[in-house]
Formats: sequence, C-alpha cells, structure tokens
Amino acid sequence: MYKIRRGRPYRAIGRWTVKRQAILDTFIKSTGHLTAEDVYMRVRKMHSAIGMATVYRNLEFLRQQKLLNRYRFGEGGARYELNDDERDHHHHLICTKCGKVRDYSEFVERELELMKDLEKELAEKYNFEISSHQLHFYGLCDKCRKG
Amino acid sequence: MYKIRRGRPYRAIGRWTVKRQAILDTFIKSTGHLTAEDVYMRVRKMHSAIGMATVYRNLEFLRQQKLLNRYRFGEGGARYELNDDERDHHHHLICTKCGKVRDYSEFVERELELMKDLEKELAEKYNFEISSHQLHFYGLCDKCRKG
DNA sequence: AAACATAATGATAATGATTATCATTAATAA
DNA sequence: TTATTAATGATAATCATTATCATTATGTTT
Repeated sequence: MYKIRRGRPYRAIGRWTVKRQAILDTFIKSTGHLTAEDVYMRVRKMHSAIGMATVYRNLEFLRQQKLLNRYRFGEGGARYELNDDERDHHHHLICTKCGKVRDYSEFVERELELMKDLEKELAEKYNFEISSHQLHFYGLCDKCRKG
Repeated sequence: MYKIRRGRPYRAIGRWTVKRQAILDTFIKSTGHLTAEDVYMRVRKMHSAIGMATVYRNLEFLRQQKLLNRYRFGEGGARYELNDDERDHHHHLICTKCGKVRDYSEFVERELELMKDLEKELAEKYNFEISSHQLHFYGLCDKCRKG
C-alpha cells in the first residue's frame, strides 16, 4: 500500500512490519496533527494487540526517516503529521483555549523568501546550519472567540 | 526591586511574595531560556527551602501576568524567558544535537511586516484572532557542526 | 524451504515533567 | 491585631515518554 522510497536499499532502514505499516497508514488516512494517543486508538481498531511503546517507537522511527514531522505546540503531548513532499508548505494556527490546530499556507512565497535570506544570514553570522523552521501562530479560533 | 506595574491594582494580581520576587529576579539576573529545574537550582541558593511546586506555580503565574514567555522547543521541559518590552523582538535557533538555544533578531522589520499581513489574512479567512507568533529555526550550532 | 540472526514487539517498570492535595505559613485587608 | 485567604512545601498523583527484557516476526543465508 505504501512503501518507503527515497532510493535507499530496503533493509537499510529497518524492517517493514505490519504495525509500522499500520501506523503510517493511520496518517495517510486521517489528516494531520495526531498525538501518540490518537494513533494508538486508531491502530488498535485493526491491531488490537498493539502496545503504546510500539506506537512511540514507530513515531520516532518514521520521524528519523523523514516520513513524519513532530511538533510540540502549547499543551499536551507531541503531535505528528505526514511529511508529504507533494503537500503544500504550511504552518500552524493553535487555539490557546481549545487546543485545536489548523494548517495554513498563506503568503508562502513571501515567507520562504524571508526564510532563505534569514537562513543565509544566520549561517554566516552564527555559523548555524539550519535544517528546518516552524512558524506557529497562537490565538483564539472561530468557536472559542464566540463561546 | 521589581514590581508588577501595568496599571492594575496591586491586589488584583495576587500577593507579591518573597519567593515570587526571587523567581522573577532569577530571570532578570540570568539571561533567558531557563527550565523549571534551572530556576529551582538558582533560587535555592538564596531560598533553600523553596519547593519545586512553588517554582512551577510561579512560572505559570508570571506567564499569566505576561511577565514571562514559555516555549516548548525540541526536547526536554518547557523553557521560560523574560517578556521584556524594552528588549528587541526576537526568535530562536535551536540546536537539534546539543539542545542549545540562541536568540536572533535579524530581519525583524521584514518579518513583522509579513506577520502583520499574515495575521490580517488569517483573521479574515479563518476568523482566527492571533495574539502571538513564534518562529523557530532548527539545525546544528557552531560547536556541533564541528564535533 | 528450513535454519539463522537480529530487529521489532508487548508488557510493564522506570523516568521525567508537571499538576493536585492538603495542612501550615505569610501577605494583605479590616 | 486580628481576620481572611492566597501562597507555600512536602509529597502524592498524573501525564508523556523511554528503558528493559523475554518473546515473536522479519529478512537473510544456507
């Protein structure tokens, strides 16, 4: 259904197990920002014997393979989402009241231009080699503004 | 030495205790990004009887008062820094290897311009009321690039 | 296809970070 | 100065995550 590509030899990235596949499938089926608990609940429907440790191990494994991104927003545990090359570059809006997370992709070009310049400057000035950036907006979502 | 101002009546924001003062002083004396553990260690030098719970309670209290900012970077516990109006607007570089955090203030004007436009757009489009933003760069610091 | 080597798993203990509880203390109001 | 109650310290409890270890499953070798 979904296999790791990226040109590496199959064995070099660990064994491709049923559980590992199921966890990745969870992200393919249900869009974004899942906690370990969320994943556990969903995978359990098909693989009732799976343990929480396996979920955590695979989330970390898939992150190492650059198939998942991890975020630590305001409260609660870390959240993961598919790192899909075909998907738009995006960032997150986090509601400080209900914790809901929402993607946005506005002004991406302008943003990436700034990021490129910034990365260059920071590399030169601080000798810092940047590999990624995260831009989070915190505030109140639609519902919480009213409620 | 340092009193909460902001025009509110003294009593409305809780009692101004010796420990609370000491915790705030810790941030005034030692610049940025302290974990609760860091604060605990430092305050203990003057107030050996202080408990960890008091540290956490006050970090949260001071955050509510907008005197501290809280961040949850890559690994480990949350980090706090003074929310000083007189200080430059800045963001953070986080080393993914050693965890070191560094401030930077480059391209702030360009950034704030983008943020202003973005906030307006997001407010209109998603009815999201933004109160703050965080921009994190992840990568390798000077030392870790070499080591 | 059977045997082999070992990575992955599940159960669970352990850890680390943070919050809750509660009797006591101390800050502020009366 | 006394009264009120928020803040504190000690510690238990909770939540998120990682480590341990015996067992199982995967991929390799024969």
